[in-house]
Amino acid sequence: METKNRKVLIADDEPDILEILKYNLSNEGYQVVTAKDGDDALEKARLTQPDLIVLDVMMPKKTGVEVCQLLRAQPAFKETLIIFLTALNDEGTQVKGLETGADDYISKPVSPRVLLSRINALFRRVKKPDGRILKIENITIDPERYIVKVDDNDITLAKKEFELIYLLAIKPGRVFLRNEILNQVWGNDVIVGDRTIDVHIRKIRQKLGVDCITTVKGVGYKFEL
Amino acid sequence: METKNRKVLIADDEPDILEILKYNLSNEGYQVVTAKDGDDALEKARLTQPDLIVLDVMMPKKTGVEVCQLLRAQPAFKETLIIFLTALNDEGTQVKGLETGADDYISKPVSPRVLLSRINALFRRVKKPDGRILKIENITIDPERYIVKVDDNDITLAKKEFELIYLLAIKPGRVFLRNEILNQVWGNDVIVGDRTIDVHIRKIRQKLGVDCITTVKGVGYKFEL
DNA sequence: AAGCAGGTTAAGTTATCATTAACTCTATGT
DNA sequence: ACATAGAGTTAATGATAACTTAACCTGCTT
Repeated sequence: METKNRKVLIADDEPDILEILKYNLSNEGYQVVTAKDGDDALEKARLTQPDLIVLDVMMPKKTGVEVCQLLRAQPAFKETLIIFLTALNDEGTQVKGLETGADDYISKPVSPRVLLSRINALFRRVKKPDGRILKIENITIDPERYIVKVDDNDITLAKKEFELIYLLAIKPGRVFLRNEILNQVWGNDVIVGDRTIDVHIRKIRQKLGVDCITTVKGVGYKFEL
Repeated sequence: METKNRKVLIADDEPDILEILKYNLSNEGYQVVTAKDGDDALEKARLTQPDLIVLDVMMPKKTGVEVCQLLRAQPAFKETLIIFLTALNDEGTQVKGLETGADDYISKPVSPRVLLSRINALFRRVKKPDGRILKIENITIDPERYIVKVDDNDITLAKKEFELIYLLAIKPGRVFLRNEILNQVWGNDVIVGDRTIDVHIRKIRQKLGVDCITTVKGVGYKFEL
C-alpha cells in the first residue's frame, strides 16, 4: 500500500464514526490519529503535529469551533488544514465555521468517499515536500537518500541544507520569501536569525559548485539554473 | 470599497443566479466576469485569466466537468482555483468532480454567503508572495518570480522598481497619483522626496526598453502600451 | 521670461547579503 | 559518561546592490 507520509487527526465523540473514517483514511495511506473530545484533540494535535485535522463540531469538553480557534491562535497550527464535520447545517454555522479559519465544512452524515475526496483536494493545494525525486536539467534531488546529484556526481548535503534546496526546487523560478523558508524548513515556531539562511545557502552553493540559487534582494531566494 | 485585486469567473446558464452571485462577489471587492455556457467559460477564462472559476455543472455547450478538464490540461490553469456548483448532489458526482481537479463542490441552491465564505477560505490557502501574474500584451509581470518578461526576454528589476510597475500594471490605463504610489510602494509613513519616484520610473523605462509608462503631468503615472 | 513639473545624472547613503570564523548543540561511538 | 565530529547557529566584518538625494537640465505654460 502506498504511504502518504501525511498525518491526519480525527476528532469525534462517536466511536463508530471515528472507526469508519480511520479505516478509510488508513486504507488510502494516511497516518491517522484519533481523539474523542475537544481537549483530547488539542492534546493530540500538540503531540503529533498533524497535517490535517477533522473536527466534529459537537463534542464534549470543547466544541470543534473552540478547538479550531485555540489551534489557529498558535503559530504552529496557523497553516494546518482543518475540516469541520457537523450535523448542524444551517447557513450561519457554516459561514462562521469557515471564518474561524477552517478550510472546509462538511455536513453529517458524511460519506467516507466524499471526505476522502475533499481531503485529497485540500492536500493538492498545499505543496509540502512530499518525498518526490526532483529533476531539473542536470540536477537530481532525492529526498529518500538526502543526496543531490549534479551530472552523476553524488553530493551529500546536511539535513537543513537539503530541506532548503528541496523546498526551492519544488517550484523552480518561484521566489521564496525568507519567512516562507523559515516556516517550511525550520517550522513556524522556531526562531532563528536571518543570517542563518544565508549561511546555509552559501554551503549549498559551495557544495554543489553550480550556480542554481539566485538571490532576490529584499525578497528571498529562488532556484534557477 | 476595498478592492481585492482578485478576478473571479462565474459560469452558469441561469441569468438570475449569475446576477445574484455577481452582485454579492462584487460587493466583497472581487472583480467578477461571467459566462453563460461551457464554451463561453473557456473563452472568458482564456481572455481574463481569473484567479478562481465557479462552474455550474449542468451547462449548455460543455458541462462544468468538461470545462474543468480542458482547463486543467493547460499549464496556465493548473493552479487556478475551481469550484463546482450543482443541483446534482449524489456522492459519485461529487467525488468525480473533486477528482477532476476542482477545489470545492457546492450543492445548489447555493447561498451567496456560503459561496463567499468558501471562496474566501480557498483564497486564504493560496496566498502567494504578492499577487497574481499580470499579462498585458507582450509584457508579463510575474510577482512569483519577481521577473518581468518582454517578448520572452526575462528582465530582472529591483524590489522597488518591481513593486512600482506591478502597482501600475494592476490597472492599465488608470493614473496613479504620486501620493498613491508613495503609499502603496513605500508605505504611509515613509517620507521620501518627489524625485525618488522619477528615478525609479526612469530605471524601469531603461531596463524594459519599452515605452509602457506614461507621465501625466501634474497628476501621476499610468501603465499604457 | 518666469515658474512649474518632470527628466537626467552622478554622487552619497543605506540596507541587505556574502563570507568567515568562532561558538553551541547533537549524535555517535568507545 | 566522555570524547569527538559534524551540524547548526550566531556575530563580526566586508562588499555590493539598492535606494535616495541633490543639482542641474529640458520643455511646457502663462
